[in-house]
Amino acid sequence: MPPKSDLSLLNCSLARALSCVGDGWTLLIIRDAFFGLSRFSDFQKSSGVARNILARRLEALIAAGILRREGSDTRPLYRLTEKGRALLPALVALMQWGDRWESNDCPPVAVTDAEGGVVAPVRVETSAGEAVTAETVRFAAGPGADPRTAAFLARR
Amino acid sequence: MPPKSDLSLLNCSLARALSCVGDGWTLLIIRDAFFGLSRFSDFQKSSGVARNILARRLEALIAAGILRREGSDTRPLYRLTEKGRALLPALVALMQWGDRWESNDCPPVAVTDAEGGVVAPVRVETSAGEAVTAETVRFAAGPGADPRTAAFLARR
DNA sequence: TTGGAATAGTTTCATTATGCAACCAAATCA
DNA sequence: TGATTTGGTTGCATAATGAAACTATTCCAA
Repeated sequence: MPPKSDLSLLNCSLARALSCVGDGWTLLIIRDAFFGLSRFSDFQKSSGVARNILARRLEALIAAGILRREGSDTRPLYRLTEKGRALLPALVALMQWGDRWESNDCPPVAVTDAEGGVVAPVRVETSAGEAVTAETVRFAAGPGADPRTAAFLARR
Repeated sequence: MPPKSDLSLLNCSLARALSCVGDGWTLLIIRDAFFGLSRFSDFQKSSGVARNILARRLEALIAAGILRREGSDTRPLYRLTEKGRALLPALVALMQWGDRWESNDCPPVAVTDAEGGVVAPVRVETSAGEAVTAETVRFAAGPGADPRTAAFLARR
């Protein structure tokens, strides 16, 4: 990853998102938190990340407001905040892409709702419910665009 | 990022997905490809990534089948393959998360379809159309689960 | 109450990746 | 023909990572 300051200064939500979770281990830790893990050693065993790296990632995730430290100070629980839970669509979309393109359509993990109803492929659609594909998607300057971003997107 | 070999060996589609795109710059390059950029120097200017790093990332993305090299050998175009285009839902989901949680709900980039219809927030739903949230989502062993993964998921 | 194991880290150090700048070669422009 | 643009590569200093050893509490059990 680039130095965090650079990326988060770029006027792009994706860059800002990646400055929080754009690291190989971070999304795996968040996935484990969705799986229900909450202890340091469980995260460590599940993902195999080195302990010192895990400590730093947890610290960064707490600083970013994605995890919250709960319980005893010496043996804390790490739990997803609302901001962390809001990553579910991105996480599931990435898992599905991995299922389809890197696991031969043979998912190691099945995602369902509480009743066991299997999730459908995550899609992009308009508020009118029309599917948006790579062929039809368009990007334009949004309300938060700075002049440079606006100029760049207008040129396309 | 962890060494690519480790992550891609983990029996997890997310880990495998991240071994392709789980690097700070890679998704930005893919975003730029969705924006329509296709030249080395355009990617470089847009994201600000160092030229040597960009060269390596492009090579890795081609090796992963996400980009394809087209046109002249000395001045190639880099274009998304079908596999690359399939990343749209994950990309949009991450952008929307960044919009909501890191850009004060003021998106620098607006995503629309070809007619300008604004995209809705990407959601996870069952094939029956029921919304799946962080509170209701469940993870179970899938058809591709190895014994270790299955045991882990069963314990939860 | 004392010894052992588990938890949650921190520290150290070798290896690897990154970022910058300079350099190079082919193609294009003037 | 000479200058500029494009698409890289190379070398080097700096930063991040990974493995292993170490520390400090806490928990458990005899």
